Amino acid sequence: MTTYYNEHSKVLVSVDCIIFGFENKKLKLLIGKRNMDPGRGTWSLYGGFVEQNESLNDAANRVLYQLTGLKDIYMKQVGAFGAVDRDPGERVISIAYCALINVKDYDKALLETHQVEWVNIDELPVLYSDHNDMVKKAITLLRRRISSEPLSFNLLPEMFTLTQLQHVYEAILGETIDKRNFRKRIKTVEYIEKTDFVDKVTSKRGAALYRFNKNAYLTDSTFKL
Amino acid sequence: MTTYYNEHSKVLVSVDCIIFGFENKKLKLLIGKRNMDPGRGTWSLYGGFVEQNESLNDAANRVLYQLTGLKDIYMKQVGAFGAVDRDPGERVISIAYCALINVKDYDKALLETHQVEWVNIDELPVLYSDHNDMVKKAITLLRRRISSEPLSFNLLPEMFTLTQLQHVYEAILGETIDKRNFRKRIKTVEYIEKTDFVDKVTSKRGAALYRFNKNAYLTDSTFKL
DNA sequence: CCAAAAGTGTTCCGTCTACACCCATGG
DNA sequence: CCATGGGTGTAGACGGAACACTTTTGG
Repeated sequence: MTTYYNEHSKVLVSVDCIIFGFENKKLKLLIGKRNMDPGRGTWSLYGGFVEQNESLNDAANRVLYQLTGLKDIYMKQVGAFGAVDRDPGERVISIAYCALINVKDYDKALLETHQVEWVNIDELPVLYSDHNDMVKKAITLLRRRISSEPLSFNLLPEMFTLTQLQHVYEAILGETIDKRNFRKRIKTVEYIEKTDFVDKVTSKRGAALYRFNKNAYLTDSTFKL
Repeated sequence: MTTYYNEHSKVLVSVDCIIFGFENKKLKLLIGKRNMDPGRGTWSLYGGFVEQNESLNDAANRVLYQLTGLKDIYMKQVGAFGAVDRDPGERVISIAYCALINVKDYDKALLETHQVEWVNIDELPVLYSDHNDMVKKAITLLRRRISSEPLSFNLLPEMFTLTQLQHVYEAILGETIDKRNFRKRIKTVEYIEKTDFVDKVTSKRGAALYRFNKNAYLTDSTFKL
């Protein structure tokens, strides 16, 4: 087992956050231009170093909080990236994390403060270092998970219309879905509850608002969509 | 973006290998008793530290090679484990890797040399640190991937009988499979080729030996089982 | 009154599942 | 000759995919 401790080189470890949002039928990513060297001015994920007294998950949540002011966000590890020369400055191993947030919860003023923007995932620029790989892997994971885990609700407000929900699926899967089939499936899912509220913003007729009942899901957590 | 370099604490990074093998209808794991402190004597995965000049993948392959003498082995990252106190000695972040090897390729003498053993995955002891979590995650990934990637062949010799292949699936999925349905599906997969060889070891009648045609798979890599 | 989005069922087809018996051979 | 593992087909259930029209209402 492991040769131990003494004389093994330590390295910098960072976390990078792949922050997905959804707006206007599009899946978006929150990225910014680096304001430091190396790579100043290139598009990049938002990240930070892992400190001695915090776990990887804590570090990811901290970084996300710094950027968004949000806590208790859906977040999953995407993987560790550790090519020797991945960072042009110094050896840095980075753990990528994927977060799903509701764009409406995001304080627009912070876009200015942190110099970040929402960019459509199908219009992503070249990103710093291996960040494009991180994003690619995150999207792959997202696609795989969306049909076995109730992820989509994290990208929407607490109440949403079925059309919005469908748009989330379409954006993540990158394909259109038949409306009737989609709604038929939704009806079989007990913990997607119809509320008495009606959304009149996007349609003249008005669309029923639904809600994800987390408790119902937790007691019978067989997800399938 | 990332506050940079100066004055960020570096940490030890290790890789731990979850080495699966298959024998006697059982999925097995190669584990050993730690021969160093802390945790001397407790069961543990085989691991090692990541050095300055090697990538994570390189480190994982090196550690695997040290233990097994095998190269070009199927290997996937399972994830990064980074609880602050996960290692009782010092702060160590560890990246878990999962490898699939054919037990027959493994030199039995190395079991002695490295003090490791094959243990059935359903009879695993308590492992050092968070290694049980790593194994659990690896098995979950394995189960998910086995039906969308041709993993199973890595656990078998180059030629194998359909019964052996079925046993691999049963061991990984943890459930029995109907023989006729299984063979029916296999027949639809072009790159699982019947050879002219016959295995007379496990049955008196003799069983046809099959082979995974990697090239055929690579040209038409739509896997589904 | 019309444009725009909401809402709603049926049929067909392919896939998965359940299920039982004969074959070949070494000992 | 018999115990052991190898090998084979069919029918019914189920789930996914294709597909078009009516409703409501704000402007």
